[in-house]
Amino acid sequence: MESPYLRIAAELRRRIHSGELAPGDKVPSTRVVARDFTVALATAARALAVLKEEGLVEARPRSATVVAATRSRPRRRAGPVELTREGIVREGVAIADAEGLGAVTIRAVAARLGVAAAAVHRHVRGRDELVFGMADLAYGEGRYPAGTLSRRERLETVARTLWQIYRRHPWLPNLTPLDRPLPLPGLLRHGEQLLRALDGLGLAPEAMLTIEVLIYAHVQGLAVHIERETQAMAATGLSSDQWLDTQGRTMSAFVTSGRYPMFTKTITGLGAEGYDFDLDNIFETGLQALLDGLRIESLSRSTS
Amino acid sequence: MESPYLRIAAELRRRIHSGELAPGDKVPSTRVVARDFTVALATAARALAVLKEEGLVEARPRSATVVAATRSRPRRRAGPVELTREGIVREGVAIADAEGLGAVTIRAVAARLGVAAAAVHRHVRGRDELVFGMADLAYGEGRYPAGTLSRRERLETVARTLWQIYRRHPWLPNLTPLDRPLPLPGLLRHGEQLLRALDGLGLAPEAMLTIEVLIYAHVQGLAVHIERETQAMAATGLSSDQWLDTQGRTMSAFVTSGRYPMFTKTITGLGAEGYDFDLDNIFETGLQALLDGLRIESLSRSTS
DNA sequence: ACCTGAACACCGTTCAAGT
DNA sequence: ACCTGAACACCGTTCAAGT
Repeated sequence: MESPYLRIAAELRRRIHSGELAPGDKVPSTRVVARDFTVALATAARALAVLKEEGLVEARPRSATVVAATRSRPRRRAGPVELTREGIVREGVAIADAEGLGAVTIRAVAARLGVAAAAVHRHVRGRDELVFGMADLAYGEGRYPAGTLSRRERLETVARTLWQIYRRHPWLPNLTPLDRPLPLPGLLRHGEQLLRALDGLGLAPEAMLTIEVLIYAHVQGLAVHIERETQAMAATGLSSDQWLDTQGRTMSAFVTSGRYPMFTKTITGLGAEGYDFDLDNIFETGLQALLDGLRIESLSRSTS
Repeated sequence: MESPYLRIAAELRRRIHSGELAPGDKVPSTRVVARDFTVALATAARALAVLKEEGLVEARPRSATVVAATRSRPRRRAGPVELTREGIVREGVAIADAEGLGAVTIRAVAARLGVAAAAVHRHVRGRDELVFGMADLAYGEGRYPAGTLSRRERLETVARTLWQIYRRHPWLPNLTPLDRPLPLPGLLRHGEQLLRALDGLGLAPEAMLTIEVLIYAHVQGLAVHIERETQAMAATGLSSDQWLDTQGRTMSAFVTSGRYPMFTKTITGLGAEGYDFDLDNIFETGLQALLDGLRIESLSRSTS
């Protein structure tokens, strides 16, 4: 792989350590990095995110990003801390949240914990098991209120809880095809709520599981796009030519090609500022449509 | 990675080449491989699939799998064939279809085409571009009839066409988060049909795009499970204790744990032969529900 | 008991050298 | 022009050796 963004981060890191970029100096902006290294804005943004994560640079609110004053000490805990499976999995989640699932390597986790790669293998059978544990941890995050909810409200709550988890961990919806069977304790908790909402309606178990799968699929099918959306937002400063730089170039090529008349018509029919791809809104629209369409007895639309 | 199934395949290959397993000999069954190598049935099935793909073993209908009589010659074309981008991409698709996306490495493609890895890089900028091209090729497969269809029928046709493509290429729904912008010509073709079905209803462009995304998400959100389903089916011979071996063990642990009462109740409420996870049926149920729930004007339910 | 260092077998990608 | 071979910088995983 050797991701380009890691290479860029390494180069910028070198400049900082060499003093080429002193504390307080402005770090090249996303746009400048993208131009100088001839990469997409999203890639540049990712490289800068790595440095931010490392504490080498800081975002000055209402201003540029600058080199951090004191190289904030490595986020390692003072003194040797017991190496545990839990700590390893947490570190994996932290890396994935910040840099994506691709950055989660056994070696990276080990380095951030200050141990040898082999030591990690002592607590986790392999990379797959690490990722499995990460998924379980993340799915376990949602909490459900003990209060009483209508069936419809309960179904909506489950879907929204999962959606929020995916918002926090955009890498999560992408790892369905794990090598192991998928039953995660963390995921079953959500299923419990879902099935409870469907209980007592006289539905066959098969029908209940079908509905469960359909709701999961709706959330997950949309959530896989969160990662791209996040990248796109990170890549765009405040300016509005953002869209043009990344998606826009290829898009407009399609529009002018004339081979996709309906696409062209729809795109040009949008307002001047384009389509802000509002995933939250699409999610909610689809959820309501799906639940309406399923016509489950006594599932009146909630007021939320 | 160093997948276990590749290691198993290598060991079986060694036995065949060494003569330990002679042509016509029965190859160890999925179940036997799983036991001997202490891996899941799915892993064993994958290893055997590799050998089948290589032509080293053949499935005898209504009988066991045996070592192939003559080591069928490598599927390379006779004589050197011009190395083209198209040929490279096709080979990538062939590998992904047979062994999954993880098996698609530049080196593997190069080896199967009988060239050096560096030669591949001459036609394809990197692995990402290869995968991008594979996706575009696969999405380009569906054909639409020129005939006249109702709006509803057209939407259903698009969804089903995508579903069939995912059935043929189970790796495809998993690669949303490509590093590049997602507009694939092959994918836009489907969008054209979809938008056409929504044209002339007075819908705002934003609404049309929202509906498009929701239908895509439904298909894709379910299609990511096809790969697992395929593996599960490959892993199960004819016998019925298949399910118990793979998913079942963990599942029944959950059931007996008592921590998931709704899950337990639903699972035990299923018929004796369990739930046959019929993705095609779930897909169709969800599609109808979604289209119904969207309440788009003049979208009467089709008879299909 | 737990971790390290080194090794092995893989990657993607680059580049001078060959044809 | 096109491909090769070798190299480089990364992986995951294993294992004898250390503490």
